Amino acid sequence: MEARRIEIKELFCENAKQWISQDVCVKGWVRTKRGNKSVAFIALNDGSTIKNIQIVADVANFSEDILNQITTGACICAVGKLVESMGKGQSVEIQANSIEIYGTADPQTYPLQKKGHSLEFLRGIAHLRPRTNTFGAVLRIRHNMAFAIHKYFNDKGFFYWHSPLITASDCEGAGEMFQVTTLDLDNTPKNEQGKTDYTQDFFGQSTFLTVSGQLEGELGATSIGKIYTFGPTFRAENSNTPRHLAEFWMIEPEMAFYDINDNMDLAEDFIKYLVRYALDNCKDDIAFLNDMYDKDLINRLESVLKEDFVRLPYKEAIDILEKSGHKFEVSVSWGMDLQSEHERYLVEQHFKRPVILIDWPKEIKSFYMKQNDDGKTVRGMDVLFPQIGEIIGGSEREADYNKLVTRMKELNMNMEHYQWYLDTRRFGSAPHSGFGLGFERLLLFVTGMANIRDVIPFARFPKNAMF
RNA sequence: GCCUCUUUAGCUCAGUUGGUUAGAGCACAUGACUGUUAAUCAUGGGGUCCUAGGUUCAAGUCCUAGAAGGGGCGCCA
Repeated sequence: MEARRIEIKELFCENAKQWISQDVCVKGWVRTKRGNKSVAFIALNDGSTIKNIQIVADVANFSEDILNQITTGACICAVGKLVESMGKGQSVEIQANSIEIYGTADPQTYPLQKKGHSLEFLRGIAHLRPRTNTFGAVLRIRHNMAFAIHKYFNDKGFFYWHSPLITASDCEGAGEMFQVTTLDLDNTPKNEQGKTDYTQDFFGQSTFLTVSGQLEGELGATSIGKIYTFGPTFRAENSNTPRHLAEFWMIEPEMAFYDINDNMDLAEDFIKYLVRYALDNCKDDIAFLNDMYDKDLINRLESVLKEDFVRLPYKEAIDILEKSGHKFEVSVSWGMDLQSEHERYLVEQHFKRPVILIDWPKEIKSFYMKQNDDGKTVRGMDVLFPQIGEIIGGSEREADYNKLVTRMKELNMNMEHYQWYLDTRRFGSAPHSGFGLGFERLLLFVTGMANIRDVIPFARFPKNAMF
């Protein structure tokens, strides 16, 4: 009898009762097999949920050959009657009539075992780690967060805006970029100065992978009102930390007619929406991560929803740190950029909730941030989260053409490269704001994972581009 | 890029002051068990002690260099 294939998550839904006593078909990968001479229990997972369906096989009904091939990691198709379980630990199970082996997994060489593995070990077999409970959970949450981001912005009337990935401009002076070229690196064409002649390169000039879609995003905001980007971003910095990747995904909303306060309201509402969405839609996966890695995860997620983020001018942050009596490695003074230890003190010790720092000294922030009337500070904002530090960086943008140009000249920027950007201020300039949210940093917070390399399927970082 | 720690069985790790044949748990194989829940119990196989030098009668252990990995810091999202 032919039975319709059912994804395992369907078997754990309320309406699964309709299939009780009927034949069902499930397909997936074996997590464990255990049992005795007469009966075998197979825990099967198909990735649709973190839960396994238990398949019960009477040994007498199956050849020894088939049963021997059912090992951890093997891919099988099982058909049988869905019944209420006689054992504890699961509500339903499948009494197998037939089992087909799709692919065996030699237990002597298959790297994953039914026991737990260290995250460091799994990073070395990144092509197989999605088959583990942990990475299944993380990657399902990752999908749900990506979907929720699009849903949030769409529901609020934002347009999804595609900034280019290949760019000719060093967008913000934001550090090292990956060069994109089709020239033969062993034999590049030379110009009269003896340097590489990029007019002969694919685009007729030197090009790079983007470090931010913001500048192009501002073109969207000043034309169709509210936009967001959500795409890969590349930084060739030699960063070796659990919070940095060379290729990561960033969300950058940009809104006409939003001032810095509107910007902060949006950032706070946005993050809370995403955390709420995860708690509502990823219950099983978050519960697993809470149990296995971080017993405080669910508490921490729920507490972020309850409390207003602190909004604090940079100057007041400096005052708090100076008066704290806390001994810092780097002592605090006005004008300095805050170190991780300072951010952590404010968020984890002093306020014990997320903090948005605003009104930063202009010298340590980007050229495009709106200048305050004091002539010293700009309307930048950093959203700081417990454990992961800066999760969002943003600002109200400088809309005044002359102020912007003056600042760019102070910084010796090549004005030719930015003519298209400056046109936003030359023609119909509008007050506007925006920010960038690191997608993987959001995932660190939502999953409780400690290393950013564990919240992306294929991590890119210095000296590592395998898989 | 800087600082620091680690590297011993498939995985996680122990290995004393340098001293006979390098151990454990799990995994794997075989056997036992009529319903298991990371099943249990018994037996068994399994090692280039990261690599290259060096010190020593003798090195997993001490020294030097290198590689890989972790953590902290910087750059930032």
